[in-house]
Amino acid sequence: MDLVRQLGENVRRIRKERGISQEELALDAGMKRSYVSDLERGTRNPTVRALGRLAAALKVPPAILISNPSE
Amino acid sequence: MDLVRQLGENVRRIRKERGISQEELALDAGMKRSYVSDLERGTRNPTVRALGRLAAALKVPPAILISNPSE
DNA sequence: TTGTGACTTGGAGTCCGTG
DNA sequence: GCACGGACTCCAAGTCACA
Repeated sequence: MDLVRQLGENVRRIRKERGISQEELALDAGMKRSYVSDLERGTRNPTVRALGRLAAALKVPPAILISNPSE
Repeated sequence: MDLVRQLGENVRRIRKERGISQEELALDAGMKRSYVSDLERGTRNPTVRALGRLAAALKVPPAILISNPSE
């Protein structure tokens, strides 16, 4: 499983847990909604700074987003 | 402390622990030595794929590289 | 052995839209 | 509310020479 897809799955899972839409997450992270959509589907390879903004918006440590949740 | 600098510090620390040069690390990660130098100094904002190659070369989980080691 | 400036190319990230 | 696309802009990727 590649890191980009891992990230996408984690973002989607945590976002759902928060009960917010892609649009709200995008707003909090200072990104475009279409970009968040791409990230969740694993079709984009973001920078670590983008990863950091995403983690902050989801209120989790950045490392969580590229970890395997089943561990 | 921003994530990019955190990453740089972690890479340098772990590389030193391995007792290898930037050149050797660069070779293992499929990068140029000057790029590794930039990363360690926190002057580059790499993508998560680059982060993944780095983690593999250092033989650590990717999440480690953007974690705070003092935790 | 490492830091750094300069450079080209490719892709990150934006902005417009569609069903 | 989300997937997906086209056309952009600009920064990261990737490389080199030199200190």
